[in-house]
Amino acid sequence: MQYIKINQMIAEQIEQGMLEPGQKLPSERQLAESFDTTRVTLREALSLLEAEGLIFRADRRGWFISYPRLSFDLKKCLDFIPLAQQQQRQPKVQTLLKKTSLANKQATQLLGLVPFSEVHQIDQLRSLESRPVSFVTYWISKKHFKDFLTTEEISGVIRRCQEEYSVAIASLSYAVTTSALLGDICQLLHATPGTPGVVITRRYYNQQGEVVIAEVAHWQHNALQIEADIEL
Amino acid sequence: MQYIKINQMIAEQIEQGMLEPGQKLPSERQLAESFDTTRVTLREALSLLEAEGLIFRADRRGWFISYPRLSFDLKKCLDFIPLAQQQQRQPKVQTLLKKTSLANKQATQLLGLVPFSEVHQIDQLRSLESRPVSFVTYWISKKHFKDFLTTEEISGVIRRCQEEYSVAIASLSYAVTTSALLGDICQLLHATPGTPGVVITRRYYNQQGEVVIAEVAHWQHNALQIEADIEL
DNA sequence: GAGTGGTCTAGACCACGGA
DNA sequence: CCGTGGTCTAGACCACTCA
Repeated sequence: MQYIKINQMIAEQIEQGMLEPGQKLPSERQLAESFDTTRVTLREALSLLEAEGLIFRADRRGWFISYPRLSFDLKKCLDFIPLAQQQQRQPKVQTLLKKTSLANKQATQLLGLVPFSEVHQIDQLRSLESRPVSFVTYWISKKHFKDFLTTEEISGVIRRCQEEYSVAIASLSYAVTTSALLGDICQLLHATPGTPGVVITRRYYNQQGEVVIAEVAHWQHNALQIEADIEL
Repeated sequence: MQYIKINQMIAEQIEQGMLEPGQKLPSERQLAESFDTTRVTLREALSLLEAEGLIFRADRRGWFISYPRLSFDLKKCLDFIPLAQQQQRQPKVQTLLKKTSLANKQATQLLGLVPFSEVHQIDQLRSLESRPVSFVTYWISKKHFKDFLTTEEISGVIRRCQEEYSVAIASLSYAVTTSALLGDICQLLHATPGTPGVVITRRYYNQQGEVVIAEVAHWQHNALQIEADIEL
């Protein structure tokens, strides 16, 4: 169980604050030599640290000390930027796609649409301290939000929906599940295929109980912590 | 990217229902030969399937096709057994420890106790279809629940707290985070060190706003899906 | 262009599970 | 007791990052 020992030795160093968040670890070959083992075994120790959330990996760039997790409160209906700023983080959002088209199967199902409805789709990549942490797709009902894509949503998709269209969000429903990051999303997040991920699906209801927006977000698992206060 | 191809080939078989949940995969050596590769590469493909949640591993027993995820509703305050039964699952709960003692640091913090308070502690292992999926520790305020440990809690810890002591739970607060399964918990869950896990911390408040019970549950990540409906 | 991480090979030994 | 999964070794090649 050499890799567990190595894991613990590195973990101690991190927990005692010997290493700064965002700092790069030495190269795998160097570490392997330090611990007198092979790269394969060393990488096992690193994968363990990654699963624990203590370090993260940027594809082909190396291993880095993790930042604190972003606290994600299910009861607050905030866009990414204000959410992160409240926690003294440095967020960045990059819009990768904006289009209006016939709803695909997933959008139809999430929004509860009749066949051949049109929807707006917005894809965004979100970063914290320059690390891409989450990829999100919004599906926005065209019926409730006409001409949505003609403006830039500097202030956040959800805020715009509520302010410009005065659609009040009355309730939310969530599905949270774990996954592996793969394919395109994985690449955008600078992750290696198979990196642990968390998928948060969120539906926004208006006061008539219709789903007006749906959102599917893929997160690097160690970038967030979910919280909720529930009144019974 | 051989391991991704192998991953996809096996994933297809599973998704098309060629393989039953709970069924054991052939041995690693056999699979490696089938796909004309080495065990190391094959295991990478299997780890990917595990991260996706399609298969799980029972330590030293082999790899198995996953069961559906248990749906865990944050708004419902159910014990494990009724929760699982509602979803036509076969739950089992095994109590591993019951004791009353001075609260340790974690318990003191979770319950918001004054120093040197006494608490009841109950550790349980929960299984679905004979697979251990979750390990939970309850911290129960002795102030609110005297002599709690003298009876067996066949009907579930939370139910007993509410029924026998007529303490109404007014609200809950959750913290959900990802982790790696390690050490004792890992062993109890028949998992391999580093298997992805989910940690759900839940605090139960009475109508005076005091925390009366706290619970920390470690789950096999692919055994559950979290859901919540939130009114704003 | 040097060095890195991602991927892969072809073995090996051991402790454990299950028959 | 056999076969299995868990762990480890000592290499290799390639594509990519970064200086």
